[in-house]
Amino acid sequence: MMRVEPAAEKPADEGARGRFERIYQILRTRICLLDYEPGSRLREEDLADEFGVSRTPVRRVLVKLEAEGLLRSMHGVGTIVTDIDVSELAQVYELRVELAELVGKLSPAIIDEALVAQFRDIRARCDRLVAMRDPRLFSQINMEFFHLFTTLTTNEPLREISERLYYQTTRIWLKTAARLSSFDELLQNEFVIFQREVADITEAVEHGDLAAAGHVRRAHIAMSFSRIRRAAKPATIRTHLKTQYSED
Amino acid sequence: MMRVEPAAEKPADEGARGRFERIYQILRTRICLLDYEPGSRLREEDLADEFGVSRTPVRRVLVKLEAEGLLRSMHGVGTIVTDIDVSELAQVYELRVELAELVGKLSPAIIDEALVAQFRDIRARCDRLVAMRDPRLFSQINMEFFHLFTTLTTNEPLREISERLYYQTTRIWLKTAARLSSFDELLQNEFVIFQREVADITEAVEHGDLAAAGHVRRAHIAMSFSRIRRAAKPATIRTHLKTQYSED
DNA sequence: TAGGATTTGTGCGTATGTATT
DNA sequence: TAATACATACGCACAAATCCT
Repeated sequence: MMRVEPAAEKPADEGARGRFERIYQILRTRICLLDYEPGSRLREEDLADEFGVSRTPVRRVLVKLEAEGLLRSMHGVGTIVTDIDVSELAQVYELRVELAELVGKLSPAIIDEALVAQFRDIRARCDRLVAMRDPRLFSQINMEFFHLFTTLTTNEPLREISERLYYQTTRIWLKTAARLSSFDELLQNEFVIFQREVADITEAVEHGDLAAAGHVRRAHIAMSFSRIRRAAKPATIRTHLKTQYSED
Repeated sequence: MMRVEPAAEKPADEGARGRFERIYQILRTRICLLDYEPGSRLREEDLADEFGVSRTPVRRVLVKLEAEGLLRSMHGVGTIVTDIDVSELAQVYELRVELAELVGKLSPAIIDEALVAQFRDIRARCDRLVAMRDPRLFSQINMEFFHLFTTLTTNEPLREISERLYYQTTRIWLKTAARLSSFDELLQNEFVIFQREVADITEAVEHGDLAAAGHVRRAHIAMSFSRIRRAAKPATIRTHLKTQYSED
């Protein structure tokens, strides 16, 4: 179909649907970049003021974000950003791992030079970024790479679902990374690992091997969760790094 | 303190959230049972009158249904029930097939007697139903069986997503079945096949073999789509039933 | 325990966009 | 082409629910 991106840069004229999409994207990005931390409250009126509209269109967006599990509105209380515990996170990752592999198997996209160029571009920027150690900037490229990866399949529902699950988990990754910032070597490790993932997948795409790309991605998502899990455990356990997963 | 239990069955008094869920379920069921046919218009005011509320809470529900792809609201035109063409349907089925298998693999539920009893109950009712040839009633049991099948996994995101995709496609199945009602033997065939699927999966569950249940389900979903596809083709092709799937 | 402050939910009139005559 | 009918989108005032003092 080759649908064009809806709202790239149209701040001047936008219909109701365009405005909805714009506000939705902005809020979702803020949630996932921890501008709104899990547990924090979003006041409808504040948002309405900020975007220069009334509460009504804002509420439309909030309903959608709630349907996606990023928010939870409660009468008389407020609209709070959701947080997810490790067991929920495990389920989402368990599924993301499988979906990543499916991206490499179902309805493969045609790989042209333009697509390969996009991968190479991100790879290059990723290499440059690795020295900066900025979790937020890193998260943005991570997000960008995710979107690029999903274009490897033309199965639209698969892309939608992968996107939804990604946005549910990526902020937890960033949250963990932020806690890790005191352990510079661990954070640096995350960056290097991601850099390698991007490199590996880029090369797989260059060879036209989507299945390989899917397998690489799958492995990295699984390992990423494994590291998050380890980082989330109390320090006493983190000391002896032997695999000791008796609980659960 | 004195916190009241939220809501088990309280049609008399219900909070905002309960009312939202109630209206949402009703509308979704109507869409999937073709009470609202694809392409038909839903007037917000009519719905508001029917449920005894103003348009505002109705619009909340419509936004959610639109996010799930069951509706599409257009400014100045109306809110219409979506229809999906064969290529979109193919993508959804392609994914449903994989997810069905995952239900048998990821986070398996513990199989107790109560669960097995539920499968046996549906199986018995299905056997009784097969002689009635009522597409609508059939669709309801089909839906019920789907929900029961998803309880085989405790992976909540997987259940949610399977459910969403199911509701996107089941009405298309029913639509096709309705067109088939003139071909009694074909419709009867659908019933018998489903009866067999329920029997096979029930037996797999009785043996505690969730993987087998997943594989059976996977195969049936794939074959179901194959039949829908054939039924959707012009009659000239339907005459010679040799597998002739040259296009894509 | 009670009451006020705060926030989301609801109702309804109006604005805006679309299709038809 | 213009006017009219009609649907959704929006804005605002008020009701209901929760929290905190």
